[in-house]
Amino acid sequence: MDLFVSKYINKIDKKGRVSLPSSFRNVLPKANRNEIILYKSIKTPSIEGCGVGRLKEIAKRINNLDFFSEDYDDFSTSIFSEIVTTNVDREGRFLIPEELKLYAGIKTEAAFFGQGHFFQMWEPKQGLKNTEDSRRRLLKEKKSLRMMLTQQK
Amino acid sequence: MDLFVSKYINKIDKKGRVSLPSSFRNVLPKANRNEIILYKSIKTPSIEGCGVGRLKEIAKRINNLDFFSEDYDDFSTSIFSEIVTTNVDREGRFLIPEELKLYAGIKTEAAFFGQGHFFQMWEPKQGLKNTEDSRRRLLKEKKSLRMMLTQQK
DNA sequence: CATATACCCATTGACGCCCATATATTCCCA
DNA sequence: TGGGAATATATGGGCGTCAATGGGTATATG
Repeated sequence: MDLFVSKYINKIDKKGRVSLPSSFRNVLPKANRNEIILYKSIKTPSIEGCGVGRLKEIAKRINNLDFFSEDYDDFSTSIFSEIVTTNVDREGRFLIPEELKLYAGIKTEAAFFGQGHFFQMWEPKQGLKNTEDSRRRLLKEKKSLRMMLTQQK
Repeated sequence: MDLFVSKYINKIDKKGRVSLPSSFRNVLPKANRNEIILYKSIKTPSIEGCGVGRLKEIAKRINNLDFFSEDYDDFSTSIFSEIVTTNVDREGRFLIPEELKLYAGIKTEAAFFGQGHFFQMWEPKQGLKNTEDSRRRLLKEKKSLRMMLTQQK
């Protein structure tokens, strides 16, 4: 499986370390399995993460913008300067930068939510509530959810 | 990771030295890891920097502008004639030329902002404000920033 | 000779590596 | 198929190394 799926709640130890769920580690390319990138989610008070390969994709896209436009600077600044890279140690743990922890309200535990090609980290209570809210919103539009799930390609 | 990412705020000591963030040093080619180039940003009161290899890329970008346009001359002059090369010492520190420091209003601290293939140095307060402004402009077009981050290849 | 700059050494705190353990999971065999 | 061994995962903690910073001194360069 090369997708981030399922959810996990892991503890943050005294040193600030937290285990990246084992199944998430296996999604990272074997070459860069000890490095992940993190950034603030745009829409929610959560942290998003993924492997470095994805960052290179993003870099390529930004590089294709007009170098002298304002958009270029805005994207470049908002993305590259807000992204942090973090090393995963031999036991599969990493440090969450203080600023990101504050942004997500994470203190002693972090909830990991698989999102396919990336994952999110939430303060557990807020994260679970967000899941419920998401589901509730989807069910209100049952028809479109049905289509989404049953449609053949 | 071969991109300049994340942001750091480092001190400038009595001798005018400042540490190039360790992760930035690692982006420089091993061959010329002790040399960087700096120039005034065209659009903002900041200093831009990168490894020497990047110069060719900049030249290409400028070359793609209409040769007879006023922009061509302006960019060409503003960038090439203003470029300075600086040596990084064994501890990873370098001197910011006085003229560039003045241009960016940098005094006792410098904020480093990763921009992918290059980086920017700002007076910390101004730099952080710039980041906020950038992000605010982009959030007005939430869709485009989201696409940039989540789109699959 | 005077000023600027590079090299060397030192200090501090943060982080990565190593070792250890408890629990959970898988695997294997009788 | 049940039980136990082997393995993996999440977690805890000691300690060495490295990054950021400070300062002395040699050296270059005009």
